[in-house]
Amino acid sequence: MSSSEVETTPPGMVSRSECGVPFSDASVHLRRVLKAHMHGYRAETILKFEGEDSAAVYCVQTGWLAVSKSMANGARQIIDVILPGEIIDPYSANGHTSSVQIEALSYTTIAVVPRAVWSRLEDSDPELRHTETTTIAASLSRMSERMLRLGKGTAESRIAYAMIELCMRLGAIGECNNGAFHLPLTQQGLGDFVGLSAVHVCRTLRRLSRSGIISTEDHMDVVIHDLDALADVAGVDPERLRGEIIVTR
Amino acid sequence: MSSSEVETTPPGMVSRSECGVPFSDASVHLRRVLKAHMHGYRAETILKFEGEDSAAVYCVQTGWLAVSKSMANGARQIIDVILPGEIIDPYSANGHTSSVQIEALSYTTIAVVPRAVWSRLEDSDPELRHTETTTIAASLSRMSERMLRLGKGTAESRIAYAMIELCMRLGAIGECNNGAFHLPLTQQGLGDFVGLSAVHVCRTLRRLSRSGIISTEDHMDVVIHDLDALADVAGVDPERLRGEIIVTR
DNA sequence: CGATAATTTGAGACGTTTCAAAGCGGGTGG
DNA sequence: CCACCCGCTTTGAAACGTCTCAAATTATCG
Repeated sequence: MSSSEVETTPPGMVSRSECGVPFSDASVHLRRVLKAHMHGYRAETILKFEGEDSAAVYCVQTGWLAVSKSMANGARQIIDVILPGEIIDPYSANGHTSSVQIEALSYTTIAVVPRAVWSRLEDSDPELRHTETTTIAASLSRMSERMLRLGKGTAESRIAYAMIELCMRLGAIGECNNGAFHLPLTQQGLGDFVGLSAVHVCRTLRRLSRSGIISTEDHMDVVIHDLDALADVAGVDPERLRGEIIVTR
Repeated sequence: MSSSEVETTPPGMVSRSECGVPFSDASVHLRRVLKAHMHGYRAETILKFEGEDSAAVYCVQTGWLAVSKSMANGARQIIDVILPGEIIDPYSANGHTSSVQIEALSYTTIAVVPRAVWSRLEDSDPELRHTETTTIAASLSRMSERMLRLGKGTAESRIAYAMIELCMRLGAIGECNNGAFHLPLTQQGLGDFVGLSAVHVCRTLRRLSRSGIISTEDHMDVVIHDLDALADVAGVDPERLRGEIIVTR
């Protein structure tokens, strides 16, 4: 995290709130702490390796993060994707090593807050603790949905579900207009997310496209044309899903 | 959860500590609260349905729980398995509905503590909060390992990993002797856990058996004969894995 | 505009599922 | 106590979905 680290947020790059979405109503103190730990990272920067020690909480302000793991042969599975306004604290049972890799999928600005500082913040601000536990609950719910489809779903249902999940999460932060949104992922990357080869992602996307349910252009600009049909393919009830994976404030 | 609920813990059924493993050093007050909410459930009892409201924390004292989700066609995926000494609080982003089903895989005794009571306990006992967050971290780590194999692993690596994970977790509570342990799952159930059909679980188990790595008898009495070979098939480093998924106290 | 990466499509290989039937085992009722 | 039954395991054979390999096409970036 040295050479690719950028010191300051580029001028002009501003998200909807100065400190990220879930912190829009945050205390002055919290805002100040977040601002003091803000960093910018280029796409493809690896912030944390599998097995590495971890002692900081990542509060994403802008950009996408991928949480992933890899097999010995190099095959990568994206365990989760972290969007602006979300928090991730990568540690495991022993309390200090990360069992996952964390990397930037796009240019990203993140408050990297040392865990000691963070827990003091939480002690003084019960709201913040509630925000974090809710964020974790949302993450667990969407991971469960994806696990279900990894284990029992078809290629179509995996992709359909991923599109719905991302569309909903992006919608909550104003980054999805009428079912249109941008994915900073190649088809290979999307395959790593849904457990398919890049080639099969392509075929599946085209099939959904031909049936008029979604369309894609230029490096993953997605438009969902028929949410009901897509939800049907995915096997979800959109409104129930929204309650389970979207944090409202 | 009415007809199959059993009112009292059967006499003579005692785990290694009166209140479950992680609570062996718990305060008198905590022990009393847990005891007051203890219930027994027969195998196959469904404690919570997908989408149902949930307002209690489950502290497992004895027996196994499955956390699962199902597709419209009835196919079930076991998202996680909860063992004695572990805690689960099934809620999602909206704070009150469970996105998963919770069921007993064997006769189980559980303290079902209302969330209001639980959070008061946590406020008065920082140790307890730490125990819960660590439990969640461990759960996330093992879910990540399984997701990786669901997405990118072979049938052999999925089963091998599951055996290692369960062996380690059972070892931590003294329920695995020299690599020998009992799984309260049929091959169908194991298939639901690792994302394979029952038939292919059978074939894979026999292949591992024939190569002398593990053996199985009578409804899932498993013995791991060669942990290194099994870890190799699973693609894990046992000691690193232990640190990531086993909570030590 | 050339070089390089990403997408698209085809064809065949591979691993897993499904369907089917036979064996085993434990529990129940006659 | 035996016979029967039901659920679980085992095995085979064929179908299916996804992956791999390969080549053509299209975008992207310097």
